[in-house]
Amino acid sequence: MKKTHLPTNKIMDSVSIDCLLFGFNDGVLKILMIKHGEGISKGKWALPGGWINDTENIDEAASRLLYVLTGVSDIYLEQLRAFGEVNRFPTKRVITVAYFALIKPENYSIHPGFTASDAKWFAIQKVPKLPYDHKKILDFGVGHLKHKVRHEPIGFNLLPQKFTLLELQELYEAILHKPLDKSNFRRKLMNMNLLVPCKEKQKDVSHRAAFLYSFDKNIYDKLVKEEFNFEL
Amino acid sequence: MKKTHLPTNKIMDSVSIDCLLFGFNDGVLKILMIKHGEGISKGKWALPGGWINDTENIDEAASRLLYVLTGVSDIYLEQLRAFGEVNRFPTKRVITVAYFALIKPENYSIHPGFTASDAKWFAIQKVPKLPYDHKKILDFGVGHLKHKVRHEPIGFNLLPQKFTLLELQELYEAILHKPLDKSNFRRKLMNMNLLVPCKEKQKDVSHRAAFLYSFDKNIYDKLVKEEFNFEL
DNA sequence: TAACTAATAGTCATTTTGACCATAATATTG
DNA sequence: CAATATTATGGTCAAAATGACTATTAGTTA
Repeated sequence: MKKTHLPTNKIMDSVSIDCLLFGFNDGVLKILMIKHGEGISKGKWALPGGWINDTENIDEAASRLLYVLTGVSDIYLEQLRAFGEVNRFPTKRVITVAYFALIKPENYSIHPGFTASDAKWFAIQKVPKLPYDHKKILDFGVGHLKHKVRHEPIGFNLLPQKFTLLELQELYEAILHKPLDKSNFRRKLMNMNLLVPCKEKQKDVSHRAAFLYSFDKNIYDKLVKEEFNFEL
Repeated sequence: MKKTHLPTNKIMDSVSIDCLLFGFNDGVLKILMIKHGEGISKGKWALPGGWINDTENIDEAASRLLYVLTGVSDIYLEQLRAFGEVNRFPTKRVITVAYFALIKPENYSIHPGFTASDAKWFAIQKVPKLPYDHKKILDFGVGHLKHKVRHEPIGFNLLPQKFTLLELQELYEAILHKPLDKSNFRRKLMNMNLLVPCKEKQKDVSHRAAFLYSFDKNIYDKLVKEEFNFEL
């Protein structure tokens, strides 16, 4: 046998990874799905996922799979939880570890690859029928997002680097699924002293341009040390 | 081969379960550990855990393992998350799914069994050196408890059915690790209209007896439907 | 009966919230 | 250019919640 520097790629065959990649676009919360190009679910839309290599921890596996399947990398990614119903996978017993990722779609282009023949954003409300327990995973992830976005400043990962207060508000309205008072929302955010004002305004809008702000993790961390509690 | 109604007990050999069982006693937050009676960690204190049967989902496995190892059943139990570092287990690649349980120690007696030769409560601050990544799991669980106890009414699972407001306050002080103002704590709780007053007072105390209260999940659920948000 | 301990009730200034209203700055239209 | 539209931004105000206290009450124990 020829020696190689490639990894042996032995995989764990009873544990998989599935990723929820959320994006926010045109005021709508979206989820990225891939179309299976091979295997038992060929042709079906499903969450990007796959098997864990023996040489990588599960976080690395999630990150790698997301990259090879969709082309995105270097994004907010955290574990959600494991799903382990006995018959969740048709051919054998497989437990899956679900991950939760957030990106600003306009900063990335999606390149389906590996076992994915296609990849596409779907509005959360318009997701097609999904195989396995992917619907359950998705619902759990949406609930997690709704909850977490109110207690931790993760929503910024769904917005461009620089954003207006209205864009931020619309993001929250879309996720929480309810209207918020503009003035009160502004006041709350501004009193946090969390957002960094960019000495810059939005452009190409057909009305008065709003100031742009950005989120700085360092500032947030510093505030947290001083007992600050992000709540919306 | 003789037919039997016993399960075949084929197990998944690359996924395990580990449980964090929290208790609250004498004003101190505690965690239950078992002493391994066999295997590679024989004689060591570790989190109760083990392997998943092919016929049970992971929640059932956690519940069963907790029962056979410690004798406790029918308690608050939820999944925490999976831990999957490549070398977290010494002899082969094993991913573990950690669970999080809460009980009132005085309602249960602990009976070590199965692969556990002993079981004991340890104050969180006085946990012995643990094998594998159990320390990491424990720390994660304590953080989870601290966070969750402030946003959801799960703390009651650590108290007796009927408790006084001071007992509840002391629980929160122990978990959050900071003193709370008695009067303000009372006011906050009472204004929630969440606690059910028992027409009964505590007994055998060497001072004025306090009224007892209990927590009713149904009332909480009803309040949640009306936009109520548990926050402490 | 005095001293002690914890329960329970209340005060009060400050902060936060929710529901508004007003004005300012651009852009587009007629 | 004036009128109109649209969103930004800044304020008001009463109500509610919070944090830091003080006071009183009920029962125990020395």
